[in-house]
Amino acid sequence: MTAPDFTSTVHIQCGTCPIRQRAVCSRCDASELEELDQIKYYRKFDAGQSIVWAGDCVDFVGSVVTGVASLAQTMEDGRRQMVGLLLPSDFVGRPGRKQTRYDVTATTDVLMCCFRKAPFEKLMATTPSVSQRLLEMTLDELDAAREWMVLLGRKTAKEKIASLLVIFARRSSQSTVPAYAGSIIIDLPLTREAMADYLGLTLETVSRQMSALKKTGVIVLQGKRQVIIPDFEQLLLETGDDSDGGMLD
Amino acid sequence: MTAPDFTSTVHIQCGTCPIRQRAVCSRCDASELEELDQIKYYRKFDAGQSIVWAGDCVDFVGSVVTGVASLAQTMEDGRRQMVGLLLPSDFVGRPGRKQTRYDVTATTDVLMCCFRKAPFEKLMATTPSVSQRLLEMTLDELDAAREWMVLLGRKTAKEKIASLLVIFARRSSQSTVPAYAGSIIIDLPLTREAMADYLGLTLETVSRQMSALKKTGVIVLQGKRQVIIPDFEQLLLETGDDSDGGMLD
DNA sequence: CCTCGACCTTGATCAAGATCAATTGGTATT
DNA sequence: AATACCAATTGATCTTGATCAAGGTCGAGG
Repeated sequence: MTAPDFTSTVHIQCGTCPIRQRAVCSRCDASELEELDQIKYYRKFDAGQSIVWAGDCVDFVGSVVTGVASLAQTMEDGRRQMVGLLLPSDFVGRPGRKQTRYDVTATTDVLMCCFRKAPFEKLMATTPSVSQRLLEMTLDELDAAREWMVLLGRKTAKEKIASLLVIFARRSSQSTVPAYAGSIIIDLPLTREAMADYLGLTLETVSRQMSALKKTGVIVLQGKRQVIIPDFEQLLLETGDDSDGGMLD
Repeated sequence: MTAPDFTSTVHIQCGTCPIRQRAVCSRCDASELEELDQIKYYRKFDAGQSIVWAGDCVDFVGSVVTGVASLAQTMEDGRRQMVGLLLPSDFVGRPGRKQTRYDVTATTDVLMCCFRKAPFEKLMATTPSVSQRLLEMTLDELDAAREWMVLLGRKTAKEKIASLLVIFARRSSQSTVPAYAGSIIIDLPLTREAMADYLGLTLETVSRQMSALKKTGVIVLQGKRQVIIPDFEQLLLETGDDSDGGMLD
């Protein structure tokens, strides 16, 4: 495990950036990108490393470029709940607030594109393409949070697991295979414990339900982290959601 | 129960509007208010009445002026989870989306200040004071949703009830009594069933835990809906949250 | 006054998931 | 090769809250 990499030599040209199409900057024109470029820098985090702790004063905001990070809150007696899953292009930090409310942790190796906070806030005030995009992304996150509330409040353990697998299957089939062509293979970026934190379960229950899904043939495990989904429709049935998947706009 | 009141004669001058300081319009100047005034109208809903159903196409967005409404999602087998509680000044609807994802229901009599959607969206694009305020409100809602996720995923039934009472106590002491001066009295705007929908419990469990809190003297019930909190600190202890209450900025 | 219906409370029982504990399998360390 | 370590699995038992069921309270309307 290496120390935090503050002085990274990584530098990505916005034009070739893998999250160019979906991040806060997706609506920026060339001159706006140049402004952003002046206040941006990259940081790498190793899997398991903390990015910020709840209560920290943070002087940057930014986007996840590669890897997976998680937002979590810990109660004083140690109970832990993940409240956000940050995938590439997701935004980290809240403009207009000094301290973070949540622990942000790298669950895999993470590369972040950071913006110094004060200049970013100034830029936001004068650049509608940034603030509008951020509003849109925040509304999407709110929708995701609400879907997650249904999961936490009303779904059974098995439904929770199935729902989580569907989320990863959707995300990975988006970026790799042209969706649902036969079986889907996903690499779980989370430990059983992190899955439990996400789903409001214990890691033992996660493990048992994974085994149960394996026994009924809904999933096939290759090692601990690689999951094969032979029939996506069958997995969908296990989520408890209604069939259409709620495609809205 | 009366029919939906589309042709309400209610009209409030923005200058005297009770939610003027906190709603989407809170940063508008006189001329912006005038623009809003041209596209605004009022609608009343009776307690229990549906405002919109999930999947509906809605041609307005707006603010709750008085009363309490709830956002909820229903699973196909009838399990129901509330995903948002809309109090005066809260915003309803999502700009840029045709259909609603959630059922919006008036839990008490509600007065809404509605804006026709298309003109509102156009106005947003040209009026930073509106879109910035909406971003801020959405970020606040996201924080609230995340706190709620901790509640749903990790809190015990008793902690859930206590947390809900604290939320209402905070909101009502904000608008009435100068906070924590001895005992606090709150009128619950929710039935036991609605509380259960909010908390991811059954109504029986809600009732039992209310009785338990009554028996230990943490709360006193006057009728079914009026709750007296003799010692707010003691109620806070029952929530499972850490003591400081997480005052951030 | 009585009845009806909505809302709430309480009791008995059951099941899902938590907890506690032991074991396995894989990988890094020496 | 032996050891230690970590994540994951599996088993046994316990607890919390769900479920099923019965009754109570209160206000509105005949």
